[in-house]
This record gives sequence, C-alpha cells and structure tokens, in this order.
Amino acid sequence: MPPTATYEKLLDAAQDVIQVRGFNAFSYGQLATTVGISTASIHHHFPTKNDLGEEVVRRYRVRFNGVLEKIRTECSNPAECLERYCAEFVATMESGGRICLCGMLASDYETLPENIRREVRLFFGENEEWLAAILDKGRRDGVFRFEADASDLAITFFSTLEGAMLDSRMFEDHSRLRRTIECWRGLITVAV
Amino acid sequence: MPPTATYEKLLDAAQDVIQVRGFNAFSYGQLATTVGISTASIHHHFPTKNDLGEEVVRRYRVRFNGVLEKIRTECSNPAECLERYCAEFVATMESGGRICLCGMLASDYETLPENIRREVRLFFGENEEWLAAILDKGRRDGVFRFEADASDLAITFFSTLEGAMLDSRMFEDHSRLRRTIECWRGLITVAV
DNA sequence: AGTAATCTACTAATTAGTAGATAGTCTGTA
DNA sequence: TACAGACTATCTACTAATTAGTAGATTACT
Repeated sequence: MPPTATYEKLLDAAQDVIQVRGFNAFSYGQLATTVGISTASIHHHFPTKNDLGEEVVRRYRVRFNGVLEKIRTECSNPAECLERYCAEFVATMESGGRICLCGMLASDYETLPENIRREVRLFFGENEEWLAAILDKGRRDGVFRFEADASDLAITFFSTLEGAMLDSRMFEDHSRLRRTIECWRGLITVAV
Repeated sequence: MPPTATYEKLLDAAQDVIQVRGFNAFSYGQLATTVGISTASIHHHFPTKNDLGEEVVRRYRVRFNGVLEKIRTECSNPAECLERYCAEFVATMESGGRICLCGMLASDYETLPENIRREVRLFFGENEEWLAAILDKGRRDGVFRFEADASDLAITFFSTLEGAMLDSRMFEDHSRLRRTIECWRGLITVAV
C-alpha cells in the first residue's frame, strides 16, 4: 500500500474534519464530495471508516513524535523546549481554529473502536512522558520550580493545553490559549 | 409547561448520554428506548433535538450556578472554596466516568446550533468569572500566590479541569484528575 | 495479461421529524 | 352531580435524508 496522491488526500481531508468537528461528525459521503471521488472509491483505499480513522491518528502521532524529537535535539534549554512545544499547539489553533486531533478524539473516546482508542492513548502517553522529562530536567537545571512529581505536572500541563484549545476556539479568541501558556510560564519559571 | 415526570426523565437521559458520548452520538431513537416511550412522544415534549439540547444545558448551567453560590456562601476561605469547587468535578468523574456536560459540548461546538452554543459559552464564562473572583480574593488574603491576571489564571485553571477529565476517563484512572488538582494546589498555595 | 483505481447501483440501518388517531384528565357549566 | 369541550400525552405509521458498506463493471496503467 504505497501512499498514492488520493490516499494522502483522503487522510488530509479526514484529519481536517475530525479536528474541527469530531469523529462522529465525519462521513464517507462528505469526504467523497471534498476529495471529488465516490464513496465506493474511498472503501477501496480504506475498507472501513475505522481503518481510515486509525491511519489518520497513527500518522498524526508519528509526525508529532518527529516534532518532539526535533525540539529535543535543537534546544538545550528546557524552557526553550517548552516554548517550542507550546508553539505547536498555538499554530494548530491558528490554522483555522483546529483542535489537537487527539484532544478531539479524547472527547469522542467512548464512541471509538479499540484500534483508534489505542492510538489516542499512545499519543497522550508519549506527550506526557516527553513533557515530564523536560520539566524534570528544567527543575534539576534550576530553570523551573515546582514541588509536585514531574509526571503529575506533565499531565496537568498537557490537560491545560488540550482544555485551553477548546476554550479559545469557543470564544473565537486565540489569545486565550496564549495567555494560558503565559500563566504557566509564570507559575513554574524561576525568576532570573 | 410544568415539568412532568416524563419531561424530567427525558432531560436526565439526554444529559447522561451527552456527558458520556457527546451531542452527535445521541439520538431520539436511543433515548426513546431508554425512557420507554416512542420517538414521536419525545417530539411532543421537545419539538426538535435542538430544543431538548438547549434545555439540558440550560438546566445544567442553572444548577451549577446554584452550587457556585452555595460554595461561596458556605466557605469563607478561598482555598476551601477551590477545594469544594474541584470536588464537584471529581464527583462527576467518579459517577460513571462522566465528563462535564459543557466540556463535552465544547468539543462538539462546531456542530452545535447557536442556541446551544450560547448556553455553553455562558457556562464557561460564569465559571471563569467565579474562579477569577476566588483566586483574586485568595491572593489579597495571602493564601494564594501568583503573578498573572486572576482572569487569565481562572481560564487556565478551568481549562486544566476540563482537559484532565478527558485524560482521566481515557486512562480509566480517576486519580489522574485528583493528582492534577493536587498539582495546582502546590503551584498557587502559599506555604504555611 | 494483470493489477490498481475508479465508477454506478444497490442494501439495510438509522436519522430527525410529521400526520393523524386514541386515550385520559381537567374544567366550566347546566 | 353529570356532561361537554378542551387539553395533554401517548401511540402507530409514515417520509426523506443520510449512514457504512457491498457487488460488479469499467477504465487505465504497467
């Protein structure tokens, strides 16, 4: 299954709809219209909706891991790592009021099949683990200050970002997400 | 339109489904089975799905405002207010892995009609305003410490709770929400 | 010749919502 | 008190649209 142009277009269009409207408000019919193809042809590339859904999330997760790796290698300072990390969420938000794909799917979680649930859990776990490492290093380096377990703080921080994206989109005010990030900077950064 | 028993049962059942599975994964057909009535009878009480949805959110919002008022009058200490506030979210979470109704609807936001959107925005606004007042008072009283604008911190805190509910439910681990709340306590509480 | 990608045409289920009939209940009045 | 009319809640039976998915033919590339 080499990724043809149509195959990629289907993944792109599906991801787009899921990020904005959620998994249940996305259909083969609508996708067919968007891509300019028949629903039967979509079934040729992705036998079922769950197959397509799984591949959308898997691709998103793998790409995001690439970004995490890039940030880690390019920044030495944990504070800078965190800035770049947050910038990814702001960028998603500002590209048409999109929500993090997996944040969206976390809401739809109860309606998802197990293969997609697994991918979403992986995404959350990988992000929280990455954040925990950055936060912990930052504390050891003396740039961050907090009492809690770094893993717990990572969950808390990640939850804030996912929640703030929903909040910002609803009020059509992207500055809300940015202010939220600014708040966190103030809460954990050691004054210089 | 005095609220009859059936009327209330419909609101209860609808709220239940929306909190667990979202607005789009809820139908008159399923609701009819749950309540033991025909779909046509549901239309008698609520002409359209949007009418039912609006009333579910309105009732939820009004009830929640009652809780906020109760907390404010019963607690003098802002730290205690915040504890009681968080306890509401933990209780929701622990009653069958429910998500805050409006947190759920914030995800579905793009697919909602304006009458329901308005209610969800009101809920968020009222909560954030209430929290901002508590946080600000706590800082003036010397029980909380933070640099940011109290309103911004309120948005940040509220976003964390909404996000953490999704996170906790997904990992089937309610302690995640509690640990998140514990983290926040550590971040803003002045040591005694 | 074989394979990949597409199509038309279909199925069976589910969706929100409507039409119109049938009970049961409440109220005002003779 | 008894009855007439109105109202409330429910039902069965339907419509039109949308859903995911299938069967089988056709086109086009290799």
